Amino acid sequence: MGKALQNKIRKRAALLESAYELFATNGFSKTTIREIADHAGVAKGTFYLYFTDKADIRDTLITRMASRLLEHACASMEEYVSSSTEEVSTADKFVYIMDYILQYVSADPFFVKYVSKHMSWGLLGEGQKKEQAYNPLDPESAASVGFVTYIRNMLDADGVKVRDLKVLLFTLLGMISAFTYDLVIYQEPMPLDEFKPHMHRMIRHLVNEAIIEE
Amino acid sequence: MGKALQNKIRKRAALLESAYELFATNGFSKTTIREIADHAGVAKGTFYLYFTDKADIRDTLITRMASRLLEHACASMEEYVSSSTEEVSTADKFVYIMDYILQYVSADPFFVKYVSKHMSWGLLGEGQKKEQAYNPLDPESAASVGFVTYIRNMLDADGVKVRDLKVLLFTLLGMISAFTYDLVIYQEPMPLDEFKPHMHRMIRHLVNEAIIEE
Amino acid sequence: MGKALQNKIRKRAALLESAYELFATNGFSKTTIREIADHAGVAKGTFYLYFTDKADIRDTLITRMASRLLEHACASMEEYVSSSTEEVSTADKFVYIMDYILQYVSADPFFVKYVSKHMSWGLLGEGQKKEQAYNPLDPESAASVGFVTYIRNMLDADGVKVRDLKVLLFTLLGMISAFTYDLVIYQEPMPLDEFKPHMHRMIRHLVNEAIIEE
Amino acid sequence: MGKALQNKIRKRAALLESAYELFATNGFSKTTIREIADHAGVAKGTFYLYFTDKADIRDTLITRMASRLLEHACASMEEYVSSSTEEVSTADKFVYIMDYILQYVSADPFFVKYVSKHMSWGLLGEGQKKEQAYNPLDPESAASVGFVTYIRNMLDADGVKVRDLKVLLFTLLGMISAFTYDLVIYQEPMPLDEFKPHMHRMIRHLVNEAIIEE
DNA sequence: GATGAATGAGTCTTCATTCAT
DNA sequence: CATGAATGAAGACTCATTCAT
Repeated sequence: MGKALQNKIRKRAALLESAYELFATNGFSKTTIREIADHAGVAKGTFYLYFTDKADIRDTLITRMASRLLEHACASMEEYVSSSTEEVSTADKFVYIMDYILQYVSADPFFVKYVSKHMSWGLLGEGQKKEQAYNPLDPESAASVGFVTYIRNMLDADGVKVRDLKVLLFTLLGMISAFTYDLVIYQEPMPLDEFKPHMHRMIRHLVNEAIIEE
Repeated sequence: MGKALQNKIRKRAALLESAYELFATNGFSKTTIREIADHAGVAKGTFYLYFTDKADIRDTLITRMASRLLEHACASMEEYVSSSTEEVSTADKFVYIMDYILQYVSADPFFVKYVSKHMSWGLLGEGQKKEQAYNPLDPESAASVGFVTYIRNMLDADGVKVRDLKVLLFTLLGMISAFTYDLVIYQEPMPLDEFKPHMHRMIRHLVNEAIIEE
Repeated sequence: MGKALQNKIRKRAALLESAYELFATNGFSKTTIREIADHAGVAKGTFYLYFTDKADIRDTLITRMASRLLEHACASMEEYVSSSTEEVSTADKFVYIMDYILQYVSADPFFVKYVSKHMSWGLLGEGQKKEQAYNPLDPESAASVGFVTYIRNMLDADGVKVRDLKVLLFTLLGMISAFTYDLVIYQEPMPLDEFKPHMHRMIRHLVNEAIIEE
Repeated sequence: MGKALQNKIRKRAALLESAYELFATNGFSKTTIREIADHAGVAKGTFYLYFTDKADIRDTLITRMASRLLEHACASMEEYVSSSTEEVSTADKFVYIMDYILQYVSADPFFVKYVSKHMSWGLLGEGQKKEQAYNPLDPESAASVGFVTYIRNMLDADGVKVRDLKVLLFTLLGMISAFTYDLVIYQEPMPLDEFKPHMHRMIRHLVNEAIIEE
């Protein structure tokens, strides 16, 4: 029984992985269920035991990738802070996280194509969306404290208060989301690296402007 | 001869109008060429005399709608300035324009669904994109000075210099683009009206921060 | 051992009952094996331990229902005869039986949909069809003298001889079979109740015409 | 234009003919749209320009075949009457028609499989069913006086009155419908030829019994 | 230039059946 | 004996696109 469950978990993961690659390479509508199944090493019908739909697997993927990304970004930031010899300000932390996200997203076609356009509040929010319901087949769905909670705790630890955290995070994520596509795909209005300093400056301003008490 | 041309212009316009409504109502992939043609009062084959593709008409539509929107926004802003008794600052003007855009977009399903996610630099830029080439069948393609040029002129007239206009505009438009979807569709993370003051404040900060000389 | 057998009998019965309801409600081809099994409280694979096929369970059901119906009809007729104060003629008995069948069938969607169209001689005949073979899992398959035998005995007891009993029964059952569908589903060419007197008259004529000696 | 119409009529006819043969040979559910189209010499998609559904073409076919059959039966009967040296009674005419139908149906697998079970009142009635609506692509849909009307006229010409024509015809057709399947498929309860004299006798009785005035 | 009938590749989806546990 | 996950063949149906008229 435990073996069967593990098998199911593996198959579900294989399908997600397969879809991830194919969507990234060929795009959503040019990817067929047959391809996803073939590439995952399962039969076509098996797909429908795990997902109701092509859209279903895409949305699952987006949610999973987005939250994975935020976790990585936070973890990496913590590592950076602890390894840094100098003091790291709150604004610096935000800059680091956003920079990490931009870097990560821009390096992965799937993120550029799908996640960047859907990294919306809904996916990260504290609200209880069905997509975030616990799924016994998805090991990751258990973990995840939630990005907003994480940041809130971080600010508390820093003894920093911001005017409206939701607004700030929504705005910062929205900016990343908006920037990614053009910067990566078209390198417009300028190359990514040239844009970064501007972005850093703006983030700092928005964060500092939002801080009301320290 | 002139009559035949006028006829073609009318048909092209009818197809665009038809697609606009259907995409807004049913979405892109759920809209068929047959429906677009039927609703425009032309035969299915005729569609292919004016557009190469379903994607073609969508992109044409997005470009046209986006630039129309920006024109309206600027025009409305000018009107507001001239009717205002008090002095209107540069930041105020930006706030006005962005507010107008947000309002306009949020009121139109087509904008929410398509334009908001594509109101990228590419569509507005000074670069020469094929979509912006002059098309004898599209009366609007003749006009249009371009949004960036317009703003540049405005700033010159105001005697104001900004650090990097492209970055500023890119950021502001990106923010609108990012905000729209969640705020309108999900009313997340808060109702639109509640979010507006925050947005105004942030725009002011970004604009003022960008101004280097007055 | 006896307990295991009882369990199997119960499962088989549950599957039949489940299929009966689902076929009646959703139709044969819209009913899936999974649904039949679920509704019977057994696993899908278990279905195939009892029936070879979806068609198999349908045919088993039809046979069982048809013969059950005929038994009920005969039993009810006997009851009626014994409770009647007046003499009941042979024709009256046939009318009673046919009437009972029509009533019964018209009240049960499964009968209307399936049995009425299949209440053919094959199911009732004295011939040896595989469906009528004795099945240790089917308690009913043991009993059943057969409708034709029953009627033959009845006529003997009444001291009545008919020209060709098989022809008569085949014709009467065929008529019922033909009548049911239109009368019940479409109420065409007239409502059921309006049609009954006509049917009674015709049955009487056919029966009396067939009687050659009394 | 007339040519295009003729082409469409021919294609529709080819599809019907193709479906007719395949349904007769392989059965309804074992016949695929692809096969129907292939065999008709058109593309799969073309099928859907003429029929909405697999069920649609089957029902169209049943209706058409049933009414064609009745027309043939009546025509043949008339021929027989006019070539006969002796007087032909009303009952004889009915016997002839029913005999013809039985013969025809039993010789054609499609009729045995589909029409015999569906030769219901609905298909023949005087009522206005959508299936009987005039279809410009179906030359036959124009003609057809309707079987009931035909018989009514015949009886008038014969100066014969029956108690309830609808009941009589419904019963006779129902009997044929019921008889066909078993007699042809299983040769039960007896070979077709052996059954015929019985059928003739019963038809005569029912007809004569129904005649109330001559 | 305009039409719309024809095309057929391609899509999603269902479900009877098998078989390892 | 029972299970239900896995299978994958098979099917209905769609629709962008072409092209003869």
